[in-house]
Amino acid sequence: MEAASKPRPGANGRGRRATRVSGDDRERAILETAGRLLEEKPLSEISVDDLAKGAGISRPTFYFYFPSKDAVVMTIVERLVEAATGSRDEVLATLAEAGPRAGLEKALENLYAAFRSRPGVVRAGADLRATNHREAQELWTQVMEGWVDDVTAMIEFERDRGAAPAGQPARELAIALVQMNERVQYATLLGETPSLEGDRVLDVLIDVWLRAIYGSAE
Amino acid sequence: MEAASKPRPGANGRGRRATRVSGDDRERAILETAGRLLEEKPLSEISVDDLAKGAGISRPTFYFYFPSKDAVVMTIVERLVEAATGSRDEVLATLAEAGPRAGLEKALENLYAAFRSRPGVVRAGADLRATNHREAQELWTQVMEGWVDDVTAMIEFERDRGAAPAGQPARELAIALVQMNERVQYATLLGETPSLEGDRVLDVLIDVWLRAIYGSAE
DNA sequence: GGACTGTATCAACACTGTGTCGAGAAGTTC
DNA sequence: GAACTTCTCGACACAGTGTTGATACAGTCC
Repeated sequence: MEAASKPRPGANGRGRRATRVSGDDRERAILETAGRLLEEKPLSEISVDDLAKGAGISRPTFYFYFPSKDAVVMTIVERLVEAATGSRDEVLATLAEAGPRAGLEKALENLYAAFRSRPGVVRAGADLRATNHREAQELWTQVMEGWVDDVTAMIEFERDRGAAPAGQPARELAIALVQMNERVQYATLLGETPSLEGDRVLDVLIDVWLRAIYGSAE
Repeated sequence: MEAASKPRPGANGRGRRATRVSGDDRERAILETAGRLLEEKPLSEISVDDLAKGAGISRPTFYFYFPSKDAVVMTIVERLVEAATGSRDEVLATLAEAGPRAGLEKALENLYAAFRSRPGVVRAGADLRATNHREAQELWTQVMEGWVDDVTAMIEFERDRGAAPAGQPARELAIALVQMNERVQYATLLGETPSLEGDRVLDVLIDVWLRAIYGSAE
């Protein structure tokens, strides 16, 4: 965060090739190296030296660009989360237009697609959040809160217009459903055992959502 | 595991107080220290030295009893999991006798109760599983598989006798529901945001389970 | 009661990884 | 070409892990 904003060479419009690579390039190289390594091995097995070497610099020089290994990972995770969250408005529109099943399908598919391409980054994010790291926890809290708010609103809307029956408080139901999605998709993404097959996740989750929201118990 | 079984002084029935504390006592002291510290701070902030000091021994002596910090934690986690899983038969009986709602209530309450008393240990277990650690992953896989099997059988039984409608394959539904429980209860236990209040977890989860199993979509 | 054996203990070491400091090189600005 | 900013890294200090080898102590066996 503030890590990434320290070196700001601004518009360095050099026409001749520089003997020395620019700071921006170095920063990018570090991020790319981290991204690549994360798909190969867990965060705990990647050292600052690995990142520095991968970016063609020495370890102390690494610290010129980022305050720590975690800061690099946070930058990557933040960008991925941003990309994944970006399409929210679009989804809400679909939900309103095309009805619950199609809307949910689109929402979950969007999310899953965003994370599917970078399982290593997802795992690293989870590691960070588990191990302490306030920033990571806050980031994920915000993301989860956002989704919970959306789902809560959706459930209340459906209940108000009589499409869904009453039941547990909307927000509580929303929390359970959103957390289910997180866990189930994470397990599938990382190939845990047991976990759902990649091509079954959406069907199963959507079914539970619809039954939980629109079905009535017993 | 093999760590805990190395020092086996057997029956050391001394009548006079020993100038030196016995190996068993040391081992217990290490486990107790770890258990205590885990409720104070995350695993990552506990060093082998902390455990050794807590047990009144030097760091090298620690390695006489356990091969690593993780081995200590694994021992503690295993015992907790064992205690939590122990009551399964009893639960299955309740389920058969008292019907789905009461059976589920009992099952989830049992689980939650077992883990509720040691949030630090639960967190440490999750940390271990996240960070690598094959043993921890295998342990949790076994536990999850056990629950998934039980729930799968239960769903199939209910469908066969006509109490529950057809739907997604029983095992896949079971996976989603079991993983939802894991996530939701973990979040509550550790006081994440967002998460359900401790006294609301069971109500909400049971509702989703019943609707997912007995309700029909749309 | 002395040699023998297994259990237990720890100072000292080797190693891996983190993060900092200070000296200086390389490019930019005036 | 002096001053300034950006960038680089060798050398250091530190924290933690895990190992080695010497040693102590407690119970035998004879």
